[in-house]
Amino acid sequence: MPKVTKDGRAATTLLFELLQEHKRAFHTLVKEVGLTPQQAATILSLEPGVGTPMSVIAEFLMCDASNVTGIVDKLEARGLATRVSAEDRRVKALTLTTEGEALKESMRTRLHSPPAWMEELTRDEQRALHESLQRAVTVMREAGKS
Amino acid sequence: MPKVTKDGRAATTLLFELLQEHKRAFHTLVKEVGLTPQQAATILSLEPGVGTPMSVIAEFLMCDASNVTGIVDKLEARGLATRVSAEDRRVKALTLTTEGEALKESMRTRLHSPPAWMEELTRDEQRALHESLQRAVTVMREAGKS
DNA sequence: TATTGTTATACTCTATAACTATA
DNA sequence: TATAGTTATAGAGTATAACAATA
Repeated sequence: MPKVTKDGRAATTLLFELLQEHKRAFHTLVKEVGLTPQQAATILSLEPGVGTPMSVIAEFLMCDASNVTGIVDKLEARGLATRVSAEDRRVKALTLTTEGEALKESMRTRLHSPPAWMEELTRDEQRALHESLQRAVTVMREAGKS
Repeated sequence: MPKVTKDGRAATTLLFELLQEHKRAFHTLVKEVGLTPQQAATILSLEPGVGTPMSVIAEFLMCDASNVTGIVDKLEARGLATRVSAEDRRVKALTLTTEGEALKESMRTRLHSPPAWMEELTRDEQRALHESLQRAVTVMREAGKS
Protein backbone atom coordinates (compact mmCIF):
# COMPACT_ATOMS: atom_id res chain seq x y z
CA MET A 1 0.00 0.00 0.00
CA PRO A 2 1.68 3.25 -1.13
CA LYS A 3 1.86 6.21 1.21
CA VAL A 4 0.68 9.71 0.33
CA THR A 5 3.64 11.46 -1.29
CA LYS A 6 4.48 15.13 -1.69
CA ASP A 7 2.68 14.91 -5.04
CA GLY A 8 -0.41 13.57 -3.34
CA ARG A 9 -0.50 16.46 -0.90
CA ALA A 10 0.09 19.01 -3.65
CA ALA A 11 -2.70 17.46 -5.69
CA THR A 12 -5.10 17.84 -2.76
CA THR A 13 -4.43 21.55 -2.45
CA LEU A 14 -4.86 22.07 -6.20
CA LEU A 15 -8.10 20.15 -6.09
CA PHE A 16 -9.28 22.57 -3.44
CA GLU A 17 -8.61 25.51 -5.74
CA LEU A 18 -10.45 23.94 -8.65
CA LEU A 19 -13.39 23.16 -6.43
CA GLN A 20 -13.70 26.77 -5.25
CA GLU A 21 -14.08 27.73 -8.87
CA HIS A 22 -16.70 25.07 -9.48
CA LYS A 23 -18.64 26.26 -6.45
CA ARG A 24 -18.92 29.72 -7.96
CA ALA A 25 -20.21 28.23 -11.20
CA PHE A 26 -22.91 26.32 -9.31
CA HIS A 27 -23.94 29.41 -7.39
CA THR A 28 -24.25 31.44 -10.59
CA LEU A 29 -26.23 28.74 -12.39
CA VAL A 30 -28.68 28.30 -9.54
CA LYS A 31 -29.48 31.99 -9.49
CA GLU A 32 -30.04 32.02 -13.24
CA VAL A 33 -32.56 29.18 -13.18
CA GLY A 34 -34.40 30.77 -10.26
CA LEU A 35 -33.99 27.95 -7.75
CA THR A 36 -32.40 27.95 -4.32
CA PRO A 37 -29.19 25.93 -3.97
CA GLN A 38 -30.94 23.14 -2.09
CA GLN A 39 -33.82 22.96 -4.55
CA ALA A 40 -31.32 22.73 -7.41
CA ALA A 41 -29.24 20.10 -5.63
CA THR A 42 -32.39 18.05 -5.03
CA ILE A 43 -33.40 18.20 -8.70
CA LEU A 44 -29.91 17.16 -9.73
CA SER A 45 -29.96 14.20 -7.36
CA LEU A 46 -33.11 12.66 -8.84
CA GLU A 47 -32.84 9.90 -11.44
CA PRO A 48 -35.47 10.05 -14.20
CA GLY A 49 -38.18 7.47 -13.70
CA VAL A 50 -36.96 6.45 -10.24
CA GLY A 51 -38.69 7.45 -7.01
CA THR A 52 -36.26 8.72 -4.38
CA PRO A 53 -37.37 8.50 -0.72
CA MET A 54 -37.27 11.74 1.28
CA SER A 55 -34.74 10.18 3.66
CA VAL A 56 -32.31 9.57 0.80
CA ILE A 57 -32.65 13.19 -0.30
CA ALA A 58 -31.95 14.34 3.26
CA GLU A 59 -28.78 12.29 3.31
CA PHE A 60 -27.68 13.68 -0.04
CA LEU A 61 -28.35 17.26 1.10
CA MET A 62 -26.61 16.57 4.42
CA CYS A 63 -29.50 18.00 6.39
CA ASP A 64 -32.19 16.75 8.74
CA ALA A 65 -35.15 14.96 7.14
CA SER A 66 -37.53 17.55 8.52
CA ASN A 67 -36.14 20.18 6.17
CA VAL A 68 -36.76 18.11 3.09
CA THR A 69 -40.49 18.52 3.53
CA GLY A 70 -40.40 22.25 2.83
CA ILE A 71 -37.88 21.99 0.01
CA VAL A 72 -39.93 19.33 -1.74
CA ASP A 73 -43.14 21.28 -1.13
CA LYS A 74 -41.71 24.12 -3.20
CA LEU A 75 -40.54 21.81 -5.97
CA GLU A 76 -44.03 20.31 -6.15
CA ALA A 77 -45.61 23.77 -6.14
CA ARG A 78 -43.46 24.67 -9.14
CA GLY A 79 -44.43 21.49 -10.95
CA LEU A 80 -40.90 20.14 -11.10
CA ALA A 81 -41.40 17.00 -9.01
CA THR A 82 -44.16 14.95 -7.38
CA ARG A 83 -44.46 12.74 -4.34
CA VAL A 84 -45.49 9.16 -5.02
CA SER A 85 -46.24 6.34 -2.58
CA ALA A 86 -43.96 3.34 -2.27
CA GLU A 87 -44.62 -0.25 -1.22
CA ASP A 88 -43.85 0.64 2.38
CA ARG A 89 -46.65 3.15 2.79
CA ARG A 90 -44.69 5.19 5.30
CA VAL A 91 -42.17 6.32 2.69
CA LYS A 92 -42.92 8.96 0.10
CA ALA A 93 -40.70 8.95 -2.95
CA LEU A 94 -39.96 11.93 -5.13
CA THR A 95 -39.93 11.76 -8.92
CA LEU A 96 -39.23 14.38 -11.55
CA THR A 97 -42.07 15.64 -13.73
CA THR A 98 -41.43 16.11 -17.45
CA GLU A 99 -40.70 19.77 -16.74
CA GLY A 100 -38.40 18.78 -13.88
CA GLU A 101 -36.45 16.38 -16.08
CA ALA A 102 -35.98 19.07 -18.70
CA LEU A 103 -34.69 21.51 -16.09
CA LYS A 104 -32.39 18.91 -14.62
CA GLU A 105 -30.86 18.12 -18.00
CA SER A 106 -30.44 21.81 -18.72
CA MET A 107 -28.65 22.35 -15.43
CA ARG A 108 -26.58 19.22 -15.80
CA THR A 109 -25.42 20.19 -19.26
CA ARG A 110 -24.33 23.61 -18.11
CA LEU A 111 -22.77 22.44 -14.84
CA HIS A 112 -20.81 19.69 -16.50
CA SER A 113 -19.87 21.79 -19.49
CA PRO A 114 -16.15 22.42 -19.45
CA PRO A 115 -14.99 25.70 -17.92
CA ALA A 116 -13.36 28.22 -20.24
CA TRP A 117 -9.85 27.29 -19.18
CA MET A 118 -10.27 23.69 -20.39
CA GLU A 119 -9.67 24.65 -24.00
CA GLU A 120 -6.32 26.09 -23.02
CA LEU A 121 -5.11 22.54 -22.43
CA THR A 122 -3.78 20.53 -25.36
CA ARG A 123 -5.46 17.27 -26.36
CA ASP A 124 -2.75 15.33 -24.58
CA GLU A 125 -3.08 17.40 -21.43
CA GLN A 126 -6.83 16.90 -21.42
CA ARG A 127 -6.35 13.17 -21.80
CA ALA A 128 -3.81 13.08 -18.98
CA LEU A 129 -6.17 15.05 -16.72
CA HIS A 130 -9.06 12.74 -17.56
CA GLU A 131 -7.04 9.62 -16.84
CA SER A 132 -5.71 10.91 -13.55
CA LEU A 133 -9.11 12.05 -12.34
CA GLN A 134 -10.71 8.81 -13.48
CA ARG A 135 -8.24 6.85 -11.42
CA ALA A 136 -8.77 9.13 -8.42
CA VAL A 137 -12.54 8.88 -8.57
CA THR A 138 -12.35 5.11 -8.98
CA VAL A 139 -10.34 4.60 -5.81
CA MET A 140 -12.51 7.18 -4.04
CA ARG A 141 -15.65 5.20 -4.87
CA GLU A 142 -13.98 2.00 -3.69
CA ALA A 143 -12.93 3.66 -0.42
CA GLY A 144 -16.49 4.91 0.09
CA LYS A 145 -17.88 1.38 -0.08
CA SER A 146 -15.68 -0.05 2.64
CA MET B 1 -5.78 26.81 -29.78
CA PRO B 2 -6.95 23.25 -28.96
CA LYS B 3 -10.64 22.49 -28.65
CA VAL B 4 -12.20 20.73 -25.66
CA THR B 5 -12.05 17.02 -26.40
CA LYS B 6 -14.08 14.12 -25.08
CA ASP B 7 -11.38 13.76 -22.40
CA GLY B 8 -11.88 17.38 -21.39
CA ARG B 9 -15.60 16.88 -20.93
CA ALA B 10 -15.11 13.65 -19.00
CA ALA B 11 -12.59 15.38 -16.74
CA THR B 12 -15.14 18.09 -15.96
CA THR B 13 -17.72 15.53 -14.86
CA LEU B 14 -15.20 13.76 -12.65
CA LEU B 15 -14.23 17.05 -11.09
CA PHE B 16 -17.88 17.49 -10.17
CA GLU B 17 -17.87 14.19 -8.33
CA LEU B 18 -14.76 15.14 -6.37
CA LEU B 19 -16.43 18.41 -5.47
CA GLN B 20 -19.36 16.62 -3.87
CA GLU B 21 -16.93 14.66 -1.74
CA HIS B 22 -15.03 17.74 -0.68
CA LYS B 23 -18.28 19.47 0.23
CA ARG B 24 -19.02 16.67 2.68
CA ALA B 25 -15.58 16.99 4.24
CA PHE B 26 -16.07 20.73 4.71
CA HIS B 27 -19.50 20.22 6.21
CA THR B 28 -18.20 17.68 8.70
CA LEU B 29 -15.23 19.82 9.68
CA VAL B 30 -17.34 22.92 10.24
CA LYS B 31 -19.66 21.07 12.57
CA GLU B 32 -16.75 19.71 14.56
CA VAL B 33 -15.18 23.12 15.18
CA GLY B 34 -18.57 24.56 16.16
CA LEU B 35 -18.81 27.22 13.46
CA THR B 36 -21.43 27.79 10.78
CA PRO B 37 -20.28 27.26 7.18
CA GLN B 38 -20.14 30.99 6.45
CA GLN B 39 -18.28 31.79 9.65
CA ALA B 40 -15.74 29.09 8.80
CA ALA B 41 -15.39 30.29 5.22
CA THR B 42 -14.79 33.83 6.47
CA ILE B 43 -12.06 32.70 8.87
CA LEU B 44 -10.41 30.72 6.08
CA SER B 45 -10.44 33.75 3.77
CA LEU B 46 -8.52 36.01 6.17
CA GLU B 47 -4.77 36.44 5.78
CA PRO B 48 -2.86 36.69 9.08
CA GLY B 49 -1.85 40.27 9.83
CA VAL B 50 -3.83 41.74 6.95
CA GLY B 51 -7.09 43.64 7.40
CA THR B 52 -9.78 42.49 4.96
CA PRO B 53 -12.61 44.97 4.18
CA MET B 54 -16.15 43.74 4.72
CA SER B 55 -16.86 44.25 1.01
CA VAL B 56 -14.07 41.83 0.07
CA ILE B 57 -15.48 39.24 2.44
CA ALA B 58 -18.92 39.67 0.90
CA GLU B 59 -17.47 39.02 -2.55
CA PHE B 60 -15.65 35.93 -1.31
CA LEU B 61 -18.79 34.57 0.33
CA MET B 62 -20.82 35.43 -2.77
CA CYS B 63 -23.45 37.19 -0.70
CA ASP B 64 -24.70 40.74 -0.18
CA ALA B 65 -22.55 43.00 2.00
CA SER B 66 -25.41 43.49 4.44
CA ASN B 67 -25.11 39.88 5.57
CA VAL B 68 -21.46 40.17 6.45
CA THR B 69 -22.31 42.44 9.36
CA GLY B 70 -24.05 39.69 11.28
CA ILE B 71 -21.53 37.00 10.42
CA VAL B 72 -18.64 39.19 11.56
CA ASP B 73 -20.54 40.20 14.70
CA LYS B 74 -20.57 36.57 15.75
CA LEU B 75 -16.88 36.06 14.97
CA GLU B 76 -16.04 39.10 17.08
CA ALA B 77 -18.28 37.86 19.90
CA ARG B 78 -16.31 34.60 19.90
CA GLY B 79 -13.02 36.44 19.96
CA LEU B 80 -11.83 35.01 16.64
CA ALA B 81 -11.57 38.28 14.71
CA THR B 82 -11.78 42.04 15.26
CA ARG B 83 -12.85 45.03 13.18
CA VAL B 84 -10.16 47.67 12.65
CA SER B 85 -10.41 51.04 10.90
CA ALA B 86 -8.64 51.67 7.60
CA GLU B 87 -7.28 54.85 6.01
CA ASP B 88 -10.60 55.42 4.28
CA ARG B 89 -12.64 55.76 7.42
CA ARG B 90 -15.74 54.36 5.75
CA VAL B 91 -14.25 50.88 5.46
CA LYS B 92 -13.89 48.50 8.35
CA ALA B 93 -11.34 45.76 7.94
CA LEU B 94 -11.41 42.40 9.64
CA THR B 95 -8.33 40.77 11.14
CA LEU B 96 -7.83 37.45 12.88
CA THR B 97 -7.06 37.40 16.57
CA THR B 98 -4.39 35.00 17.84
CA GLU B 99 -7.13 32.53 18.64
CA GLY B 100 -8.64 33.05 15.19
CA GLU B 101 -5.32 32.38 13.48
CA ALA B 102 -4.88 29.16 15.41
CA LEU B 103 -8.35 27.99 14.44
CA LYS B 104 -7.78 28.91 10.81
CA GLU B 105 -4.56 26.93 10.63
CA SER B 106 -6.20 23.97 12.29
CA MET B 107 -9.04 24.01 9.77
CA ARG B 108 -6.73 24.59 6.82
CA THR B 109 -4.53 21.67 7.76
CA ARG B 110 -7.46 19.31 7.98
CA LEU B 111 -9.23 20.60 4.87
CA HIS B 112 -6.13 20.34 2.71
CA SER B 113 -5.00 17.06 4.19
CA PRO B 114 -5.25 14.30 1.61
CA PRO B 115 -8.48 12.29 1.66
CA ALA B 116 -8.26 8.63 2.62
CA TRP B 117 -8.45 7.44 -0.97
CA MET B 118 -5.25 9.29 -1.91
CA GLU B 119 -3.07 6.59 -0.41
CA GLU B 120 -4.72 4.05 -2.68
CA LEU B 121 -2.90 5.69 -5.60
CA THR B 122 0.65 4.59 -6.39
CA ARG B 123 3.49 7.10 -6.29
CA ASP B 124 3.39 7.40 -10.06
CA GLU B 125 -0.35 7.93 -10.08
CA GLN B 126 -0.07 10.63 -7.45
CA ARG B 127 2.63 12.33 -9.50
CA ALA B 128 0.51 12.16 -12.65
CA LEU B 129 -2.48 13.61 -10.80
CA HIS B 130 -0.36 16.40 -9.37
CA GLU B 131 1.08 17.32 -12.75
CA SER B 132 -2.27 17.32 -14.49
CA LEU B 133 -3.94 19.41 -11.81
CA GLN B 134 -1.00 21.80 -11.68
CA ARG B 135 -1.34 22.41 -15.39
CA ALA B 136 -5.12 22.85 -15.10
CA VAL B 137 -4.87 25.32 -12.23
CA THR B 138 -2.19 27.27 -14.05
CA VAL B 139 -4.33 27.84 -17.13
CA MET B 140 -7.35 28.52 -14.91
CA ARG B 141 -5.50 31.30 -13.11
CA GLU B 142 -4.40 32.75 -16.43
CA ALA B 143 -7.96 32.66 -17.74
CA GLY B 144 -9.16 34.38 -14.59
CA LYS B 145 -6.86 37.32 -15.17
CA SER B 146 -8.08 38.09 -18.69
C1' DT C 1 -23.10 62.71 -5.46
C1' DA C 2 -21.09 58.17 -4.69
C1' DT C 3 -19.51 54.55 -1.57
C1' DT C 4 -18.95 51.59 2.87
C1' DG C 5 -21.09 49.55 6.18
C1' DT C 6 -25.32 49.13 8.95
C1' DT C 7 -30.27 48.36 10.01
C1' DA C 8 -34.95 46.55 8.88
C1' DT C 9 -37.65 43.12 6.68
C1' DA C 10 -39.08 38.94 4.60
C1' DC C 11 -37.92 34.37 2.85
C1' DT C 12 -35.00 30.17 2.90
C1' DC C 13 -32.09 26.71 5.30
C1' DT C 14 -31.03 24.36 9.46
C1' DA C 15 -31.38 21.29 13.79
C1' DT C 16 -34.21 19.72 17.62
C1' DA C 17 -38.22 17.90 19.46
C1' DA C 18 -42.99 16.34 19.34
C1' DC C 19 -46.43 14.30 16.45
C1' DT C 20 -48.85 10.87 12.71
C1' DA C 21 -49.20 6.91 10.22
C1' DT C 22 -47.52 3.06 9.12
C1' DA C 23 -44.58 -1.23 10.10
C1' DT D 1 -41.62 -0.72 19.65
C1' DA D 2 -39.39 1.30 15.75
C1' DT D 3 -39.33 4.03 11.42
C1' DA D 4 -40.71 7.68 7.57
C1' DG D 5 -42.39 11.76 7.10
C1' DT D 6 -44.57 15.98 8.97
C1' DT D 7 -45.23 20.04 11.98
C1' DA D 8 -43.58 23.62 15.21
C1' DT D 9 -40.01 26.48 16.64
C1' DA D 10 -35.82 29.05 16.95
C1' DG D 11 -31.29 30.37 15.05
C1' DA D 12 -28.61 31.36 10.89
C1' DG D 13 -28.08 32.77 5.81
C1' DT D 14 -29.94 35.52 2.03
C1' DA D 15 -31.45 39.66 -0.99
C1' DT D 16 -33.64 44.11 -1.16
C1' DA D 17 -34.27 48.63 0.29
C1' DA D 18 -33.43 52.59 3.24
C1' DC D 19 -30.12 54.87 6.19
C1' DA D 20 -25.63 56.98 8.44
C1' DA D 21 -20.96 58.38 7.95
C1' DT D 22 -17.39 59.42 4.99
C1' DA D 23 -15.35 60.45 0.53
